[in-house]
Amino acid sequence: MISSKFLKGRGRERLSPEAQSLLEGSIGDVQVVPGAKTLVRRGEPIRSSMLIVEGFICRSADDHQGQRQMVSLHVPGDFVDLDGFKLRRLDHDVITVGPAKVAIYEHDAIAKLIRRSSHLTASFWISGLLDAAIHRAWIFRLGRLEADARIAHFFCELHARLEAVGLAQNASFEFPLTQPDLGQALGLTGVHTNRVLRSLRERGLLTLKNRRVDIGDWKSLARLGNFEPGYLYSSGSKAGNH
Amino acid sequence: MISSKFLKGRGRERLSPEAQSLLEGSIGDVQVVPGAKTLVRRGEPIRSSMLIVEGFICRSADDHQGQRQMVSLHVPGDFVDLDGFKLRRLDHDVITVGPAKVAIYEHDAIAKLIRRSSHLTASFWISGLLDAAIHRAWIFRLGRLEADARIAHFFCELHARLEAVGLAQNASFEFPLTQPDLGQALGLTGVHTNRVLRSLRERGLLTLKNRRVDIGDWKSLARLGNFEPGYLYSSGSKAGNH
DNA sequence: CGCGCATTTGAATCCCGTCAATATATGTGG
DNA sequence: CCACATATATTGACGGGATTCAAATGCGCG
Repeated sequence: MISSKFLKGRGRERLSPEAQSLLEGSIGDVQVVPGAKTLVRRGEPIRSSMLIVEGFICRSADDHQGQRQMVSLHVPGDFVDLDGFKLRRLDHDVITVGPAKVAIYEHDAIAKLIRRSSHLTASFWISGLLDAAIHRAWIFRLGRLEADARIAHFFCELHARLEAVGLAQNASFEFPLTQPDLGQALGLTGVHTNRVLRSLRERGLLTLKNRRVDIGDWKSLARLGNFEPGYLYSSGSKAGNH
Repeated sequence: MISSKFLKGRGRERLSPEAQSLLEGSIGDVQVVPGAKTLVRRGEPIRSSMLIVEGFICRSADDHQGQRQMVSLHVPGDFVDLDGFKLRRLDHDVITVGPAKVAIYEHDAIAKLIRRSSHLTASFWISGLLDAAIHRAWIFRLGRLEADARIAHFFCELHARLEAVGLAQNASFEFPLTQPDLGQALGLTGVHTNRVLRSLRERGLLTLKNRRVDIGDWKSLARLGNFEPGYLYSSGSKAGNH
């Protein structure tokens, strides 16, 4: 099923079979889009939202000189711009990283779903709350961690989220971002990102090569990155693991 | 009315009189709490949420050495931990800055409100989405801006939000954070925060003194901070003002 | 009045950015 | 299959913004 990954990467919530089939039945269209394509521009009115089926899509804002800051990165199973359903426009751009496949949901269709299923309404609401929790972890990363720890934390999170949707096998997963892209996510320049990646590689913690990440030492990586997965609210993670 | 500021600082949404009175009638308790008090600890199960009536409350996470990163700052009219209603626990601590007055909403009462009013359900949902939008601006600030621009952006946002709830008069407002507190919000040390504040003062942009902010040159401050208020979704702000 | 807290300032250090150059893919057309 | 163009990765040298450590000054409050 096209929509079967929804919320899988997000918390312990699971859809009931009825909700799942309602969701599946409301897909307006499935589109394949090339990489590095801006799907939605900041501020423009939108009338539909996208569920990622395959590929990575990021949201990013830019400063006055056009320098970008990535504010979130989405993977299959994520609703990218569901907030647009309520807010009517976005405060950022939506851009594909590599090629991606998305399921389009017209806002009219979402409105119908909400009227028919309070379970789906709650799921959509929760999806937004988990986005916010991930944003907060992103803030923590940028505000408190140095470059090596930022990278460590970032990949710990991404690994956890990809594993939840079956896209990570034994500490290895596809990662379509270039090093400058990664820098935009972490508040670093591409050059410095490269240097720190080398350091992590030499320390045996992590290897990034040919669009693929291999985690060499998960435990050290999590310690370095101050990573505590509680904020992902997944079924496995304990509450308040200090 | 105690709850009358809800959502005023957040976007163009307004509550209907019926929704407003439902909300007012569901207040479980009103409490006055001292400053610098931890109201909720990360991970602990919660059964109620708080609407701020007076004062500032922040949410913050800490690293392995106990160093704090503030991830959001809330003002009167904000529901601080409404996500706890859905998620049952929080991924961060909730701490008062100065003394504050809060209206407590038991989760049972919120559940009742949601069953009785789809309008309030939508408002609660939107409240979380606007939190997320503010988080994204926070990420942008930390990732792309240097210290002086971070401070500028931060105070531009805060001024806009306080003005929306009637707590800012002609570019001046109460600000109960110390300089180290401000540093925790901006990913800076207290020492450097102090130096940059001096620079902003000397440039005539902003003065912080005796727990009060005076904005000297709003336009320059907004330009320096790359501030574009679209993400606050307030009725006044135009969409996509690049 | 004096204690505690916040603010302010100095000096040395370090992490990261900038500028520049080179190397290594990756892909394309002749 | 090679020549060429483009994108990505890598490395060096230098400068600058922020941290760290330390000390001094101001200020509110009991």
